[in-house]
Amino acid sequence: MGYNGGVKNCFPLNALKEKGKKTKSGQYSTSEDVLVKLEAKHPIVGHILNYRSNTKLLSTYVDALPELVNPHTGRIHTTYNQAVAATGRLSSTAPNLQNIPIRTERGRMIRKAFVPGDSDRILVAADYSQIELRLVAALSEDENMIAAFRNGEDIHAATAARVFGVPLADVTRDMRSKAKMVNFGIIYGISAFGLAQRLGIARGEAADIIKTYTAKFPGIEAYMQGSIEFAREHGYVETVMGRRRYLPDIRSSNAVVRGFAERNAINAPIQGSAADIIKKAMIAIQRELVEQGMQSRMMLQVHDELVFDVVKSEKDTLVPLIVRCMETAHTFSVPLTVDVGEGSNWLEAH
DNA sequence: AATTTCACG
DNA sequence: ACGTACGTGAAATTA
Repeated sequence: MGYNGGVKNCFPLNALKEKGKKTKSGQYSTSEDVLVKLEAKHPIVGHILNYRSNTKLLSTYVDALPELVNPHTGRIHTTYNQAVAATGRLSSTAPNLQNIPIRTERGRMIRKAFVPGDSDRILVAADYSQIELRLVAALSEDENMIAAFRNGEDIHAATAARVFGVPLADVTRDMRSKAKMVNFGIIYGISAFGLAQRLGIARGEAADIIKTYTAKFPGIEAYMQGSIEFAREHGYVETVMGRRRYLPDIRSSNAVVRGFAERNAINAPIQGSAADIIKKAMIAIQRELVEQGMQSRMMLQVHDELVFDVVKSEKDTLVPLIVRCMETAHTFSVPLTVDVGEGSNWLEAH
């Protein structure tokens, strides 16, 4: 059976859903979010989803990566692009090592295949905890969110407590999960429509949640509006280190086009500042590795995470050094914290 | 060559 | 009334 065509041609999706979602070329969409909603209507849908996730992992990783092992080094080498992502992030190609699976059980089996260079080494992974939301707190100067981070609170639970008006101890899993999606929405430039789709609720209900949120975190609403106004006035937004993203569509008369630019105006300083900060940390760490003549190596960057191939005897010196460089790469009103793990493969190091 | 889908942060 | 969650890259399918 074909990857997509087979499904579409031999199985009438429109029989399951009269108003099936269409792609921009007019075909019925068979994307995951569409199929998940159809799962209860026919037993084949679950099998299709299962087939899709397995073939994805097989073709993109299991079949492809072994072909890319360099015969001289015995390793896979990626290329990091410094000037591709509009926000200032790195991107990774040929192969992309910034999208190695982790979310599913079978995906995690693939991540396990990334191992140290020899038996005298371990992998160390260090990742920033909630760096983008901490940037939101700091850049917006919102007192409530700053307080939550300074107190070391679970930020999604703390958000849920405020939005749903309950004590922190009474926050349920469902409330935390909803609050987490709202927090992501803030980073992405929230809209009632987008949030409603993610939460599977009516847009009016989503609008109410946003209204409550902005009332509890007034600094954040002001900050987001400020980013849009800055973009309108200057035609660009910028990161904490002055990296600009130009937004020519910010004055468009087309509301859809303008909406994209406005969400970019909110998101780019957040995502871009996080990118600036981890890059500064990488420079500081590499300088130390060289100055101290260490044999350990910085291997990978995955946006808010660094992975190192660490000589065991250097670990006790290097791990605190990594944490210090990352946490002090940039200082502002909210502390930056880093989680570190180690193991005999990339999965364990997480 | 363009589109669709899905892997990650 | 309109119709979006932000940023990427790779593989398979479509046309």
